[in-house]
Amino acid sequence: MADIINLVNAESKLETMRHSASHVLAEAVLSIFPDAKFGIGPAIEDGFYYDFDLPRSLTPDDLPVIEEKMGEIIKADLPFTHKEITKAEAKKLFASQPYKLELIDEIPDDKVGIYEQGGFVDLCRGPHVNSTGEIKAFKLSNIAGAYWRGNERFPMLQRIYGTAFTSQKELDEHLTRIEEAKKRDHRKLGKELDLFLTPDEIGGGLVIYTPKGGRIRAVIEEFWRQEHFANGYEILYTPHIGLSKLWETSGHLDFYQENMYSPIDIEGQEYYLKPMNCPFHMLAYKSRTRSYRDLPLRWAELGTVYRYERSGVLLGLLRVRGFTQDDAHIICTPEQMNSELSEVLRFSLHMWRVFGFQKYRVFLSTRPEKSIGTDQMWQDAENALRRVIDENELEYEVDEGGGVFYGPKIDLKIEDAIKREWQMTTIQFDFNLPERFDLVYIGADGQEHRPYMIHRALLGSWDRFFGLLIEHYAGAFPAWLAPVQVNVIPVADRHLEHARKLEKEMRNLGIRVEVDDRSERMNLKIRQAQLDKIPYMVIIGDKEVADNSVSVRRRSGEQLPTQPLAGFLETLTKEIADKV
RNA sequence: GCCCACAUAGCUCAGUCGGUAGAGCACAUUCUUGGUAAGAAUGGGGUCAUCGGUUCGAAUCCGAUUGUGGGCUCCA
Repeated sequence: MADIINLVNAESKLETMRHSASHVLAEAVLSIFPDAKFGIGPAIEDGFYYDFDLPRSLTPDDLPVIEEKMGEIIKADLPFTHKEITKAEAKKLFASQPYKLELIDEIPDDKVGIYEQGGFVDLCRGPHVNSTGEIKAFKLSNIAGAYWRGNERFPMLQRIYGTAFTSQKELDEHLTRIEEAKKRDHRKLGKELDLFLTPDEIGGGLVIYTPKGGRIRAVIEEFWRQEHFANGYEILYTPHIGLSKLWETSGHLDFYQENMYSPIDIEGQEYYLKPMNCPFHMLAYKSRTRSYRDLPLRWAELGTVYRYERSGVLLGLLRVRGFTQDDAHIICTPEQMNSELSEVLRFSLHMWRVFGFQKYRVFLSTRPEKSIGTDQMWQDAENALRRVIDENELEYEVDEGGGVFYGPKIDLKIEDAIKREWQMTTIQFDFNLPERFDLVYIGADGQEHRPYMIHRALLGSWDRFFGLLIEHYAGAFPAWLAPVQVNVIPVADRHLEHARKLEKEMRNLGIRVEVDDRSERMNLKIRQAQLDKIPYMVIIGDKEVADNSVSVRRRSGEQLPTQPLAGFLETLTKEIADKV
């Protein structure tokens, strides 16, 4: 127990120091730009920032200058002094600081807190460290534009990001972690391992999967299909475009148009690229009379959708304009809703485990401003989602107003190997589409009833999932996913014939195998396979040809004892089947 | 979209003060047949992102456009 409290203290102490560092940053900026206007300067997850309105744009060259100034302030060990003053006094004090005046106006109390160190006074609730000397190790990382209050109708300020730690060692470790993260960046690895391309020629946010990436995708899609069939799903295929009338019916043109591309004219009719797959599934449901005996229907699709994203938000595979959702719609009776929701959640967590992800956070998103449906419907749906989370004994956080226009949702943020979180899974209540498409089923009473619908994407989108997967494994995919599982390396050309025989044998077992048949030295081929992160290298020389054995090297560098071919194939096929 | 930075060979990058293009890897050919992370030689490959301006002369300076990166907002 004591440990936990200490940990919390340590955390808030670090936060306090970072917050103080942001004040030191502000003082340094003030000394360089006496006319600077100040926004806010909080501590954040990995450090701190401060927003400024400055007479000129900052460039990266400014950072070392500011850092040096900060160093001087810290070395001078200036005390932080705290005062409570009246609002009227504060307004006088910050008369030339429009952003601070705005903040003062919004503080409900009569008194406001100010902190002063050196020549810099800031409106601030604190707390702070006693003096600037307590800031032990800091670094400014980058400059960025940021709208005042995060709203693009307000002026854009210049934000300086930095971080601070209680020792140089911890700061260095932090910087090393950032370097490590860069090494496993999926954009870098995607290029190095030849998994996918985002060529300038096709436009931003559009992706080409090359053969190795395509192989992985095919393996995952195959697994995904098997799992879905095994869990009572059927698979649909639907077109990429549809008539404007369809999107009017679905409500997308009313509520989602800002994310949709301009229509395509075909023989005088307007068609839209699909931003979602749902309307097609609705039509499939409506194609015949449905009985309560048919429900639940679980219809899945790997559907490629196109959404307008502002150029500035595009990011490798993680944020694109054309992506393939692992989508599904579950249409059920009200009575089935709970168990279906619960089952979707279980299925989702199962899938994540298979791919090596153990940690996640659950978010419940409630009614947004722009939405359809009655308060009662939203209330009921939110309660249903809460119940399912509770039944599964999961902790969750509420994202007020974070729902989609057609219903509340549960999102899962998945934690990767280096503890970053990604929003992937979404399980959404949808009471819009059954209504709009007038979906009905015939109940046991012979009357028409309105079904409920769940809209879900387990992995989220194939593209984002793949980006995450690359970073999670740092490109070293487990054997079941690796595009090439075995690289056969003949020591000399005379061993090539035997290597070909092995290749054929492994291929017959469904193993993804390649022979490095170049007239190069074995060392080079091993190095190459190592760089390609191929799980197994099978070296074939005179000894192996003579007794049909294999010398196996793992990409970890570990060398397995020479063994009979049959034994190796058995352990390998088992490893692949076990998905470890 | 907005703020800042960047864009040179397939990849990673160098290119000083403005004087007309370089390396390594990759690729091709040849030699080499080597036992657990790089054998050697030779060769091909660039409208220096695009368009415009300044200049006797632009990869280099200026502007615009496109794309990329770091952020803001949004999101699977």
